[in-house]
Amino acid sequence: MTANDAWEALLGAHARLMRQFAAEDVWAGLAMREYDVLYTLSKCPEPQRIGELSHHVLLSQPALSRLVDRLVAKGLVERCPDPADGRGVRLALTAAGRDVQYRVGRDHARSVARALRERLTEDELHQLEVIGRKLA
Amino acid sequence: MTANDAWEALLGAHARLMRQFAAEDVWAGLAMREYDVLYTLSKCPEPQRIGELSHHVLLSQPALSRLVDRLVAKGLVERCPDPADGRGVRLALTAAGRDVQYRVGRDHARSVARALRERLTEDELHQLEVIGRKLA
DNA sequence: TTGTGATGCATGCAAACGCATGAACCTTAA
DNA sequence: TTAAGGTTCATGCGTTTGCATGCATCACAA
Repeated sequence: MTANDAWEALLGAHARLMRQFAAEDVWAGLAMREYDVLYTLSKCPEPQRIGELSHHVLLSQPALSRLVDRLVAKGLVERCPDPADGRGVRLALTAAGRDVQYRVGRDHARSVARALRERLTEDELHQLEVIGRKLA
Repeated sequence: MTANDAWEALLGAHARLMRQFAAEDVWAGLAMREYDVLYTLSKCPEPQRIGELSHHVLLSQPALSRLVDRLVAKGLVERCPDPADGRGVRLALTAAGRDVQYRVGRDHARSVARALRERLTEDELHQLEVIGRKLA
């Protein structure tokens, strides 16, 4: 089954690179998942519903809720009431959060670029992006 | 940066598909990581060192050790002393373990093939496999 | 309006995780 | 042979996770 071989290769690539990136010293005391949330927030028109985040992060809703607790405790994220829905909470980066995201993101992006360009041609990078988008 | 876009696409694809696969009812009471270990064992010339497993699974060594505890408790895996190295432990599937791996693997492989073929052409499947192998 | 069910997020609790460390064993060299 | 250092796996402990559930709010129909 070529589809299954492709999936296994994707899993292997993911594991290999995640391990490598996690071992690098660029995270400023954050777990990778915590940085992931900061990154997602930085990419969105400011106030993001917590439910939207859970679509981007591979984490249960309660785990995400507590991860946000930690980011709030670190002063990187703010919980704001949603004026349009009293149940909802909207998340926004604080100034400190934006700053940390920027610095970590810059260093991490360098590692990512280096790791991928070491192993793939420019064509393959484009193919990977196209394929990834189709799957996501 | 096209390399970073490619990595983000890969991450998105991984998260999306992992979520989908985890939600399917094919795991026979196993966590996906537990199945992953059974699968790796089934693919190897019988007795596998626990240290080798940790290269394939995205998990710390202690976590893997306890995951094996659980599989042993379920009667799916055996710990055998390594005759060539008194520190080492070699792992082997039991008959029950082989059976469970086979059944779960068959169902899961079907989902994987369906999910990937729904979204990718045959050419893209081959590209993904090539790219994945280069990265892993 | 009021009641019924759905939705968004938080919390209790047991399970699983990572880090630091320990115990047993291998290796090497004096 | 034995002492020093490295390797392999297991265990202690605090942290993070998922599942089940609770609380508050929303949507809608009677």
